[in-house]
Amino acid sequence: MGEQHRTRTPSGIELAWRAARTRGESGTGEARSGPRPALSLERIVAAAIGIADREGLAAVSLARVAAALGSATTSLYRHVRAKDDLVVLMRDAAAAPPSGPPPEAGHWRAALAAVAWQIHDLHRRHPWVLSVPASGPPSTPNELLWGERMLAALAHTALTPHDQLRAVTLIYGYAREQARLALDPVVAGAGADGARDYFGFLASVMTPDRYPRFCRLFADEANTGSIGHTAEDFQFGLDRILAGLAELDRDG
Amino acid sequence: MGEQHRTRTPSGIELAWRAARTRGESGTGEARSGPRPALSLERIVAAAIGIADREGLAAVSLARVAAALGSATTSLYRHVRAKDDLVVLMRDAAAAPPSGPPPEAGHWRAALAAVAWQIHDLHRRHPWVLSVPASGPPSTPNELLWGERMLAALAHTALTPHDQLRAVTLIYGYAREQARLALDPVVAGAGADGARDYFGFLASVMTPDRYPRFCRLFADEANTGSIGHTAEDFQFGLDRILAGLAELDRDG
DNA sequence: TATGGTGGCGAACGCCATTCGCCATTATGG
DNA sequence: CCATAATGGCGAATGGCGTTCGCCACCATA
Repeated sequence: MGEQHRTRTPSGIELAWRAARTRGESGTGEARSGPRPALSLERIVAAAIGIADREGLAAVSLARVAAALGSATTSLYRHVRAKDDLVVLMRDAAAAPPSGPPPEAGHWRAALAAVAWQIHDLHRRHPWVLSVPASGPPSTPNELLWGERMLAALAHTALTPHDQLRAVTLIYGYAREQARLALDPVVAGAGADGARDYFGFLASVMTPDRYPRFCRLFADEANTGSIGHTAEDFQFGLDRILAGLAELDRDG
Repeated sequence: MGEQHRTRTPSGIELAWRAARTRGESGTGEARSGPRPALSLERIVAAAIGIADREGLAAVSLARVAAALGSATTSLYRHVRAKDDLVVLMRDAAAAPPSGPPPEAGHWRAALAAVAWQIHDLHRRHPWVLSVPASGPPSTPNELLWGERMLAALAHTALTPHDQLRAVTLIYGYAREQARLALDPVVAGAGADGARDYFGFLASVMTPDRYPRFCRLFADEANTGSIGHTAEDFQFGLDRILAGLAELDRDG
């Protein structure tokens, strides 16, 4: 006792890294006293993710998670210091480990695009990740694995190491933000006709005096139909970013 | 009674547009019966933003807002259907109306960059906006004012109307996401040395077997120091995006 | 067999968003 | 000038939440 914590890093992130380290040594754990644990971090996180996938992050309460596991609410606090810790663990687990080995093959541009798409798909599979309030840069083991892959691709460019880091956050952020846009096109439920309602509502409420360009755009039906939730929409921004990086690669 | 709402748009956004329309006709309101209102939407939203600016979005409870206004908690429900409505109103108010008239002057690229910086600064002034859980594309009057300005700049390019829309969301999302990265460099409080702690912690926990590129990068002190919260970091991604758009402008 | 750390849990606390019904206030129509 | 009806503020109450505390059963170790 009496020893102060050296780092002031939020405990959830530390927990995630400790769990990732423990995951490697499968059965090598030393025998611990006390009753055989009925709960485990993995089981808790898995249950929480199950609820979040089905009903959204708002539905994830410690009571709900405990109920899903058949234990008491307060038992969770033996494995997690606070709910925020659990959310960080959930984020990390949702940033699933990429299935195969690093793609490596192909041009750096294609490799980056592939990773961007994977990150994008990941957020579409677990949309609640985007509901986690402001969480800063990627910090958990699995999140940084994506960064590592992008760095591998960027090593084939002339970008400085510093710029490589910036490119990583640029692409990661783009994939994330674009998934967020696709998430809730104002109308909560439906997908395709959700966008219809979105544009319909906006067109009905934007006046030409204040929003002349928007109104002119919406006058043409062809422009009202998608707002960032089609594959082409995602590819558009991705191509712009990659083109910008390519220019930097050429001109130094 | 009995009439169904035609649009399923979340009421908070509708409220924001109605309030924006009412804001124009200052004293023209028809006389309404009932006691003279002590509260108003503007006062409520202003009080809520004050709390959020000072203590973060988590500190904004209806009780706190009511206390700041000297009224009872339940009185707020006369002006707002639910807390979510209030949050949308707050978002819109925080997306402050740009001070002067549209810049208009200069190259389209410079104009876009100026708007991007303004959006970025806005989110740094009201960081809690980034804590609002997944809110979809810009939808409120003030948010779309920024889009309108960007469209004005993009009108000087050869981009198709559809691509102009995509470029708007691309830049808006970038400014937003970059502000989010700068928000919480893992360590909650400090700014400059917060990044130090961030890199220090990561370097202490990433192993060369799984994160070889990161480890090699962090071996050079020059690369550990900023992660997206300096002006140069923001400009980097912005320049990549604008270069990508310029290429599209040239090559069609 | 004693020991001491461990994990599950019941009870309780304070905060939250939200609903309901009561009441004072006020413009309007007669 | 009065009756009406709509309006806005508020007290009381409800159910859910995260979190703390203390008790107790468990079990490897000495």
